[in-house]
Amino acid sequence: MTASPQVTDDSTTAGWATRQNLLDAAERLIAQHGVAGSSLRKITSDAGTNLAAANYHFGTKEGLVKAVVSRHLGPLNGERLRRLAALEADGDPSLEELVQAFVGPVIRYGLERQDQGRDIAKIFGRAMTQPEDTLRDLLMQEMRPVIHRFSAAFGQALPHLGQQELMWRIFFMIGSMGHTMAGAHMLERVTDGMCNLQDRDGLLKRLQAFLCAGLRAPATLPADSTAAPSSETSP
Amino acid sequence: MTASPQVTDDSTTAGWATRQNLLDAAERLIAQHGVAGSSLRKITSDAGTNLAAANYHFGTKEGLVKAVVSRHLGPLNGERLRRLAALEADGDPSLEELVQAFVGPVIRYGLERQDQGRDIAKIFGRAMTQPEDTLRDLLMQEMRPVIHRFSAAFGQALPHLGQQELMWRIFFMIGSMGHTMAGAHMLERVTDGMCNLQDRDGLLKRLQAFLCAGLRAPATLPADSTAAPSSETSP
DNA sequence: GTTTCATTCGAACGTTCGTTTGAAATCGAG
DNA sequence: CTCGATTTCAAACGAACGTTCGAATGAAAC
Repeated sequence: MTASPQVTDDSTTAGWATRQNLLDAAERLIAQHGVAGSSLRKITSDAGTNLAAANYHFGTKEGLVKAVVSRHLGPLNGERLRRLAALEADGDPSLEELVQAFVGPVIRYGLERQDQGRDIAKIFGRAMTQPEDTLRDLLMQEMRPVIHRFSAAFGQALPHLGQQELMWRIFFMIGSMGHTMAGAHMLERVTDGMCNLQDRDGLLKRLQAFLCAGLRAPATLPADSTAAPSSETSP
Repeated sequence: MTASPQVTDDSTTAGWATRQNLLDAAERLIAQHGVAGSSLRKITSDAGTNLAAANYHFGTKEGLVKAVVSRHLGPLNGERLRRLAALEADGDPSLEELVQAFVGPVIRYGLERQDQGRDIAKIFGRAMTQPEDTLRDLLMQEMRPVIHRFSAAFGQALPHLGQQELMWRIFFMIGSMGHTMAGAHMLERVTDGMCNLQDRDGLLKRLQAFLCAGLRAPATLPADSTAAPSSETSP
């Protein structure tokens, strides 16, 4: 094994053109064909380089895939937490504001960077339910503290829900969000273009309305707010 | 190419033990490791046979995968449509009844057949957003008429929504449902077992409450009920 | 007993995969 | 220019993949 950079850092020196090209090509191909369907040969070919460059910069394919996810997931979750902190600094946030702070960044992420954003959003949306451990574990690990912070805020905004019910609702919310990120292009096709994705503001408004109403729904089971984690209360 | 059965039929003669074993093993492995991560060697090994048997009974790997999905998707959608027809025979169905008719079968499918049902539900939940064409196209093709039928029913139960908004809401609903099927085991892990999946009735009730409230949310945009499919109204 | 057909089996095919190697190229510093 | 470290390249490695082939097996049909 020769000496190789293997750094997780980015945007330091300027001579890392191949590294960026590799990340961009990998991101585009993974979004389109998945991790297993994107061979290193196709990735490096699209990036205008060769196999050894991928090994030199990222060690293994798994390293490349992780780098693709990490370079976007960090800033994304950073913006989420920043928005949440700003809301809480101004008093108790409303449910609409919380949903916007959690869902908004990932939708808006696909607005600013045109295709690149849509690609990474698709990768994120799929990663949660993917069978491969690489993406899923990385996503879960980086999302865990964010979900934990937001869960507390959602709990305050939804005092009528017990802990279990709150967790389920957040899970459903993430499901709608992830499915929208991963497969919205399918809706465009199914509806013969009736639902267009370019209007991200409209998409966010629609998703927000759906999620807030769903989250606000009355509790289905009377009381599980004090339920211990281990107890299985079957009413 | 030798003569091979290649039939899509099932449960005809009794000597098809290997065929069933192959389907069962493939289903379990695909649910756990995905299509790309389940090699024919591992599948046939788990099924207690060899590679050639898979080719003999299903032609190719794609044929096997399609057979795994088809043998469950048909009955599942059949029950959905049967429930919907029964509801409409008794008058205008409520939103709760419609959601139950659409979501209930796939949840209940995992209740009756213990692990097998959970496996196929996981496959279905993932197939919608999967990058591989095989599963996605097959699912879309078989789901299209079902979604079309239910969309009309949902439209009658939600007269305050325009066509676009209705489609988006149904899309969000499918997202929550699919995410629940595909990744509910993750929620169990994230919440340290607080949310258990064995209580499928509770799960269905919670999901139903969330979805109905989300679907019933006020329309976000004033009027798009008469919007033509091609017009891109950007307000 | 012989024939016949469907099914199963071991073994091999060619391809593609991720990874590794060692040399050539590039470039800033002395 | 020279030197040494960094980066790129062509070529090959072994492993795993889906697929195919011809023989062996078994049970019914004649």
